Amino acid sequence: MVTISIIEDNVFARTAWETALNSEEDFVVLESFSSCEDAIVSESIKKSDVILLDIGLPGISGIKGAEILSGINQNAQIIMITIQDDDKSIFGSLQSGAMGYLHKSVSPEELIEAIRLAIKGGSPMTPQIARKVLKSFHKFNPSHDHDKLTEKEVTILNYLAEGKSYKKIADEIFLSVDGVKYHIRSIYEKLHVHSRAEAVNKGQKLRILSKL
Amino acid sequence: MVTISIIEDNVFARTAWETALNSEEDFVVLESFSSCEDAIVSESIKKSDVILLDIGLPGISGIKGAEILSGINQNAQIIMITIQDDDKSIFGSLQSGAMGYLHKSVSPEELIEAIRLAIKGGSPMTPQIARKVLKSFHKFNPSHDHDKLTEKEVTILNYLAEGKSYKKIADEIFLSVDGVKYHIRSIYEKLHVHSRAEAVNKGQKLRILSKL
DNA sequence: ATTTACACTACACCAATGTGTAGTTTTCTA
DNA sequence: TAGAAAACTACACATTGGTGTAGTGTAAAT
Repeated sequence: MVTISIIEDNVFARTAWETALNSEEDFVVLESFSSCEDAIVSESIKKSDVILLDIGLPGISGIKGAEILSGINQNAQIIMITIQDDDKSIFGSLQSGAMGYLHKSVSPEELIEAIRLAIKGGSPMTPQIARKVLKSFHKFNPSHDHDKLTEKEVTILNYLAEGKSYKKIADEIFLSVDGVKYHIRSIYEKLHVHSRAEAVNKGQKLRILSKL
Repeated sequence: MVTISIIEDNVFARTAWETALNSEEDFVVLESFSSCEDAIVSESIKKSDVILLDIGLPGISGIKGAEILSGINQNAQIIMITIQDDDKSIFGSLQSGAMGYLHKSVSPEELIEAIRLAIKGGSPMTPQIARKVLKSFHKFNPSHDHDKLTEKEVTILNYLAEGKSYKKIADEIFLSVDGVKYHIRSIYEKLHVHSRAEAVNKGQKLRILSKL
């Protein structure tokens, strides 16, 4: 049995989903809420395998809600169902623990399919969302070749991210302290920054720093 | 007409895909390669809408290959088809510009479906890959409450990422320089670091820093 | 009412950083 | 093989950064 909770302020959408899902033999909608505030204090959340969550809610937003709910029930599959498709909504939701992201125009069949996918360990997303997510991973293809860091610069940048001093880095890569300084100068130049903190920040944004 | 290139060192897989795809009326496989080296110098790559790419290739790996190929043809949809499912392969590929990631066990029908999805602006992925990708977005739910940064600390951490000095930050948030120092001390303590660079690094890893 | 914790200000001090300038060696290229 | 670019080494110096220590006011907890 797949237990489900729904949080959606629009009555029509809420009841429509509820009936659609309850008509599945192995699905049961435990409870429906019109706000996160109501849901948070309910026992149903703790017993839910799946939580369907709208973003545009009065009071606590769906994004904040996802964060709280995923704290209450770590095992729940949170699926956002929303009309928002802006980056902030999408990535905010995903950061907050959502395991799926669907547009409100989904058909009942698609919704059911999505829930089955989620409990099997998948992540239901519309193709457009999936594309946005993937794109967010792409390395910025350095348009100017001269702004591309060399291999040595990349390794040094990684040491910077670890907070190592000139001396420590010098020892690690068998260079003089000033040799290290030399490379860091060009890193700064290429990234257009003037400090370690900035360099690390840009390095992450440009996906130069390895993300183990 | 959807033009396709294939790069795969295994002859059987290569020819199997080729025939399967060519049997589709609106698909045409321009050329098949057994290595990235061969593909890079070919004209077919520039004319391809879709490039199917293996990771475990001799010589230039599929990951490095994806990076080069996406530089040659920005408009091509690069889809990895591979047996590797480790994080390094997956995220390396995605960083290098892949738009999809499939397991080698895909059926011809699924492959065709995936290609159609890709050219429509979607991102074909197996559910397990999608889940991994989504999980990589999740905020680390700070296990210890006392390690959670306050609102003010978060804003200051963001200033640190921008490389601002104590003085600049102090001016921005109407505090004394030592007041700023006070907060930075607790940031360091909570993140267990001893410098700006490290703090920024951890802030990114823990997804505390806003990623606009 | 007293304690405790927190947010802040303040001062001091040394190590580390960022940058200018300059000389040397290695590597690539024409 | 000459000449240029890149990779280093070296020195100097003002600024900033990290940290120890200490004191003040305010709000919450006991």
